[in-house]
This record gives sequence, structure tokens and C-alpha cells, in this order.
Amino acid sequence: MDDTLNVFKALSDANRTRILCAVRDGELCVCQLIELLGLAPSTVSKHLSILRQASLIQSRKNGRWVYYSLPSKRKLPMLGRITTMVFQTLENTPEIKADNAKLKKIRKMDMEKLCRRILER
Amino acid sequence: MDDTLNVFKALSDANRTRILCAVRDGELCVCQLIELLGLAPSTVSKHLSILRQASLIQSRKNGRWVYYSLPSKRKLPMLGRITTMVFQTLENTPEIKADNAKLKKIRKMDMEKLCRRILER
DNA sequence: CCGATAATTCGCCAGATATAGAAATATACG
DNA sequence: CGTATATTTCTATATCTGGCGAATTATCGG
Repeated sequence: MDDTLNVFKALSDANRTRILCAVRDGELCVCQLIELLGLAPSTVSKHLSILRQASLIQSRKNGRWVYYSLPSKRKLPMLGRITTMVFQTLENTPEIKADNAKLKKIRKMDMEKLCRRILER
Repeated sequence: MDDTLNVFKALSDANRTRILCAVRDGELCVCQLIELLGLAPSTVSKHLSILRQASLIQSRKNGRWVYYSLPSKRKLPMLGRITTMVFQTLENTPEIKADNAKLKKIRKMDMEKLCRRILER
């Protein structure tokens, strides 16, 4: 029961559902998500950890960067179904549409420059 | 987006998911839910209001009693699907199984006596 | 109309949570 | 090896939430 509640808790924050929707079209590194959300690195990291603990996302480390994406395989079938439902329900909201537009730009940016820009603040 | 988040918020509390599962097999009045959860009337009432605002349950007033049940018709298709998912995921957990056993007894009890018992505390 | 009672709303408190900044960790690159 | 840097962990703080009891509302039965 706790596992299930943790999934709903993870999904009951706007920034976390935004992260989930953001990685729908492919993995993103933390600095890209920081840029998208406009939050402090530590805050974004915390949200990612909550989503990962709920098994809603997975992480992959490559050098200094950590990439987050949807899990390749899920233990609980409920997780895939609920993720699909979140996508279907939110994909037409103004918030997620705006995020998707911003993400197109972010994905085109040079990651080195992106990270430096964030640190300068 | 806020509507969706409110659904997940409503579902991210154990007592509220217990209420949702409890009314699966038919409507229940507030005093029956108070007896099931063992919480103060005001607390249960608050939980019910949160679930109702998320459109996860509906209420029907009959005299002094208010009965809560699953909505007969839903605007958002997501709500029916997520409710089904909650039932499927939780029906075999020890918490919900224990609740179902207790509910069998509660449904057999005389409501007048049940309400009086609660007030005496 | 009036006392009893089912339910809700209000006011308060303890514990949880989102956030930022500082410190720590890990890794790349010179 | 040592500096730079991407991310996480730790600490502090402000806000939110779940809980109860008291007050309020609505309805029944006399």
C-alpha cells in the first residue's frame, strides 16, 4: 500500500509531473531539467529522487552528467498505465505545451554552455 | 492541470484511499466511515470533502445522514480508470482486506446505535 | 418551537514538504 | 595531482497538511 501511495505522492506535485512529461520524448540530464523548471539544482535533484524512488523514472550516469528517462521495464504494471494516463491527461494543458516548446530549444542547446549558464547564477 | 494534481493529492493519503475502497461495494454514511477509520468526525469529514472536490466520490443527503459513494457518471474518463486501478492495486493489501472484513460487520450494524456509540467518546 | 443528533466548518497544533544555499561527492581534464 | 564542474546531500526555513476539539448548521422527533 505504501508503494502505491508513494506513486500518488510523487505525482501530486506540479514540478514532478512536469519532469515526468519532459522525459517522455527521451532522456534529459539534470541541468536541462533545471533550465526547464527554473528551480535550484538541489530542489530539482530532490524531485528526481522522489520520482525515482516511486519507480516513475530511472537514471543513468555518463561521466559528470546524469540522465533521467522513463524506466525501460517496470515491475508493477500499474506504473506504466498510470504514466500513460498522466501523459494523456496533461499533454494538452497549457503548462505542458509550454514545456514542450521550451524543451525543443533546450534539446538543441550545447550542454556545456547550458550547465555553465546555470552555475553562473 | 490543477484538477489532475488534486486527484493525485486526494489519492496520496492512506485514509482517503481506504475511504475510496470502502465505498466500492455500495454507499456508506459518515458515521460508518468514522467507525471504519477510527478518526474524529471532523477529520473524516475533511477527507470526504477532499475526495469529493477531486470528483472521486459523490454525496447524497437523506435526513440527518449523508451517504457517500462512487460517482454515477464522470466527466473525466481518467477518474474512472484511475479508480479501477486503485482498486486493482490495493484490493489484496492487508490494510484493505482488513477494512473489507470490518465493513461487513459495520454494514450489518444498526446505524442509530453506531452513531450513538461514536458520539459517546 | 425545542432538545437531540449527524455532519460540517473553524481554530489550533504537530509533523511533513518544497525550497534555497552550503557543503560534500564524483568525475573530467589539464 | 589538482582544479573545475555536475550532481547530490545536508541544513535551515516557510508553508502546507492531517489531526483533534469546539462551535455551527441542518434535520429529526416530540
